[in-house]
Amino acid sequence: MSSGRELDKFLLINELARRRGFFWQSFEIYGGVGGFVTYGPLGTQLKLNIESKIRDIFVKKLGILEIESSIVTPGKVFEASGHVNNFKESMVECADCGKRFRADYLINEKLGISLLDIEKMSLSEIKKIIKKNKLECLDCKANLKEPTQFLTMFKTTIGPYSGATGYGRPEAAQNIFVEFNRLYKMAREKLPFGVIQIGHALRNEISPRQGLIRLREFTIADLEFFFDPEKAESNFISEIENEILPILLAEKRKKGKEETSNFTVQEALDKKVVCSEWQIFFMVMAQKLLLEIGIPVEKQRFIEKLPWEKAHYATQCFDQEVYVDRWGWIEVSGHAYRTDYDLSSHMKATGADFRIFKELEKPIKKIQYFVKPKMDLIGPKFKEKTAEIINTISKTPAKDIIESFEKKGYYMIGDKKISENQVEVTQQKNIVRGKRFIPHVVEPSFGVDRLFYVALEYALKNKDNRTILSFPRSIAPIQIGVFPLVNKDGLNEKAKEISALLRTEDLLVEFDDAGSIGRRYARADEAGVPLCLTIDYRTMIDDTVTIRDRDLWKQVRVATNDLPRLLDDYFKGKITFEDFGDFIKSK
RNA sequence: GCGGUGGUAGUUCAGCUGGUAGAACGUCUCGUUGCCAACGAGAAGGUCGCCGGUUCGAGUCCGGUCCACCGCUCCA
Repeated sequence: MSSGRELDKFLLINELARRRGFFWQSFEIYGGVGGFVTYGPLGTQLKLNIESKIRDIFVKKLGILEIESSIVTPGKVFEASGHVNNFKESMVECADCGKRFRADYLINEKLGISLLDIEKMSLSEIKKIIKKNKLECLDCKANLKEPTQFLTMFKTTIGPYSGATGYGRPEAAQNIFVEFNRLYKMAREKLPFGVIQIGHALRNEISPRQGLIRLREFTIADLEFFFDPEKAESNFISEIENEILPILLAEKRKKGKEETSNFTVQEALDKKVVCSEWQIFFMVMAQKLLLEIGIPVEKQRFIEKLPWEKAHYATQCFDQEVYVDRWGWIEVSGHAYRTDYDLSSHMKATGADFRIFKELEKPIKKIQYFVKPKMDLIGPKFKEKTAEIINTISKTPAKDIIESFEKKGYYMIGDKKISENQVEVTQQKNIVRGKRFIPHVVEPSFGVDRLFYVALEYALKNKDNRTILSFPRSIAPIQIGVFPLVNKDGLNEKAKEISALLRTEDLLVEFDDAGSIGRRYARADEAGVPLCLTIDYRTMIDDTVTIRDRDLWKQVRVATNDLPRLLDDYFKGKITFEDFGDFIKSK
């Protein structure tokens, strides 16, 4: 091609998506705004189907609880969660050439301070460092302006009197954490349990590019799975222990290597490649989800995040990536071990108690000691110091004081000596039945728009110069096309009748009588319709129709009466096209 | 935010040195049509991204602005 760049799949998909109504950039009549997308009729249905795959795997099969909550969130929530501090970048601008740099990269490169340490610095500390070391523009060596910060959360005020700050949520997870106590009750106060939320999130990206891959408003599916860190075993491990996960390890990445290693679940756990059983369980589920929307396993991988790449809340973090034509590997889901970071943060900020009471298997009998000052002796002796001394005694563990008595015969508070006879030591037998702890969390988090994009890209096929979207049948936005072979002799009416019949069977049906039959097949292929029924003259005689398969371009003949049952089985994945009957011989 | 390229019909694009918009495909109507983008006749669709300037006259020249793509940057 003379112009240089060939048509890649990204371009093909965007063109097809606009033309056929999968998605397009929003607000086009106002010139368009980057980072916002409108899903058309076909796209909306496809996205719904992908979301129901997520619900299928997590909500229906695993009993994860689903909630739906608000996007606008009081500022305090994201202050407590650490997002207000972490969802921002310090930038410096050259006073001369206007070029912008990330302050942390600049300091790291020039002074060798680690990115992790820089992240902890405040804006004023960064300012000081730049001044002190006289850092200058990497390009033209001119002076730098004062560093500024970008907050990548959308900020607003709640209510008309500009009182309270609100943020558009940059993730759906916090809605789950703040409702923990109620949700725990709904899980019948048993660990482990999980909660999922699928909904919009907002991130005010500096430069949203790459179509559906980076949006300012997007759909996220956050699943928070709560478990007891002392009882972190997953009861599903035996079912998945031989599943294989391709993982690109952080140590390889540090050396600049790109090779993934295949681990069975068991190996990954044994070698501590993945620290949490639940985390690896959800990684396997994520791999399965992607497979079901049409991404082959060999086009998927997990990469371990490097320390400075990890979110502020995560200890161990993997990204699930899919290989795409234009950019290579892109992230479609994140798998973070968030520990008790979020629940603890909200406890500290609000005083709510998110601890869970755990009964011990065997109650522990404990003897508890109490040291009670004899006021009639201590008061007269220490006079104005008395208050301080009895205060100290009540705060000091009784055990320490008693030990001191045993060893030395007295206990020192400052320069005051307390002797055993100035206090009364009592003991009480207690039975400890349990303890309180904060659950740990692993979080799989899916970018639904990215799943949508990769599903489209992997469905995209070309056959005889025709574009085909070869969706797995369970996510196809239209399930069946119904066509009259010709528009006369009552075939059209019969076809409409059959469409109506199939619609009552809960199938997504499209009737089409425009143009030639071949054109209609082509149109259906491009919309990813798996099966097309054609009503012909024989239908009028023996009430049978032909069914044509999108990928094989083969046909079978089936009695109209059998359609509901066969199609139901087909779309539930119980039978394949071959099970419909013998192929009609092509002329 | 910076640099490069671009923005014309639903889609992909053409439009030379300024003279009030074209093609292909798609869509719709009628006819035709017995299974993989057939054919014939006809029709609808664009204030050429937006704002301003130069000019008798601007899709075309100039300035600004918005948006997209590529490269930096960003992507917690």
